[in-house]
Amino acid sequence: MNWQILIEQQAGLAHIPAELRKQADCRSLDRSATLFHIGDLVQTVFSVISGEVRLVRRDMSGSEIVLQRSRGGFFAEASLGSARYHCDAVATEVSKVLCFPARQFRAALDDDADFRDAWLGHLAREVRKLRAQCERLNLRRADERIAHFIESEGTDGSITLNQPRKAWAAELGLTHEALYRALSQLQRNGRLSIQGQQLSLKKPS
Amino acid sequence: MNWQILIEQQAGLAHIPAELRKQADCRSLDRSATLFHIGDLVQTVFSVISGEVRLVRRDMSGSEIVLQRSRGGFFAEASLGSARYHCDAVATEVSKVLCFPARQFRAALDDDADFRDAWLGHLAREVRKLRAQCERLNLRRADERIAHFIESEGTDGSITLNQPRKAWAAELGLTHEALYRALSQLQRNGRLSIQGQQLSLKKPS
DNA sequence: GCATGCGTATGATCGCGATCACACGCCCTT
DNA sequence: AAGGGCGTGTGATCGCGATCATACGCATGC
Repeated sequence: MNWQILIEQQAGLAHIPAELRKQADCRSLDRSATLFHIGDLVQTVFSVISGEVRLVRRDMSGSEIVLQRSRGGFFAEASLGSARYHCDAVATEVSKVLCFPARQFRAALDDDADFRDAWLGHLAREVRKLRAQCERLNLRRADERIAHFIESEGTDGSITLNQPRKAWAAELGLTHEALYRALSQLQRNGRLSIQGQQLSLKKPS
Repeated sequence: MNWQILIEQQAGLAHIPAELRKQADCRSLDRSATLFHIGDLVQTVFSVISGEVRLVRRDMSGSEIVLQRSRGGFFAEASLGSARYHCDAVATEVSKVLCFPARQFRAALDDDADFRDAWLGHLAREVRKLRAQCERLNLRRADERIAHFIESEGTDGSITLNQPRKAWAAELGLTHEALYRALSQLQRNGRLSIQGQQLSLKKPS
């Protein structure tokens, strides 16, 4: 297990204490493999390294309810608080998942103050980010969501995208077509300047 | 300060240790009063008792970017991790806010293991809930959002609403008109039964 | 060389939800 | 009793984004 490389991919793993690292296990999942089932005992904490894993439930008509999609980072963290899972976890593509034994994870949180602070910070940042995303998704128009994203995730009205536009569109709750159109219209109106992955909102002159 | 009543209103306050309770201060806010400004030192942890408080930033064109709306519960928790605020907090109506000194709050988290567990649980549940809400808001159709809400927040395809429909519509990212129409169509199709505040999804026969 | 897949990008059409308008019942205050 | 405010509904219209279609550039693989 090369933690150097893992930490480069995911900064959040940096604070995992050495003790706990030794207990970690990296599992490979095939497409549509199941990580855990509803009702299973919570014995593991997961972090998605690559691919995509979803938390899903089936509703009365048999269709899928997606509770969470993860393409990287800790996953189903909330389950640490409960004894059994309330949903299934399924990989939607070939994926790699880091697995920590839940007992030792909890113990490390109790014993290691640094790790605990890092974990509290992780959860708090996650909450902040998700709250902002919910506010963003409640905006109706595409250009409003774009402006909100740049203002809340960037600095001083500028941001450098770290993902393809298509993925960004999905994060904004838009189709890629709607995103492209809104971007070019914002450019035409002079409200936005685009240089590659660098987007900057402009003051209305 | 009557903690009995406060805890009834907000279960999350139950785990606050006695020591910290003594330090709490309840502040009343007028409409559009400011709780803190961008750049202020983080010296307080807030919980909204009544009314509504928003975290906002102003963008380049001067319009408001809402990062979070809170109508109850802890507020700007993520700021505990940083030294200064990155946004303003403004009351949108007459409100009451519980204020804890941040130093003592942090100290209590370090010293009191029960409080810490409760706080970790609180953050984790919040993350779970927000992730589900983001997934829900990414659904396009009103009936899909309704079904997703009932399945993810209720039990066995049933839920009892604890808020008026209008507020529910806002939480679903819909206008109340769209919600009413979707509800009556789901009823007509036999996919949903409604008795007052009790909603139940039905198996397609 | 060619085929395949994917991100990027733009045009045309359609459908759903937003918006505007209106009505009713209920609670509260005066 | 009168009036206002608010939640609850329903009807009509409109606009924006979804959807379908198409095209191009650029990788990768055979």
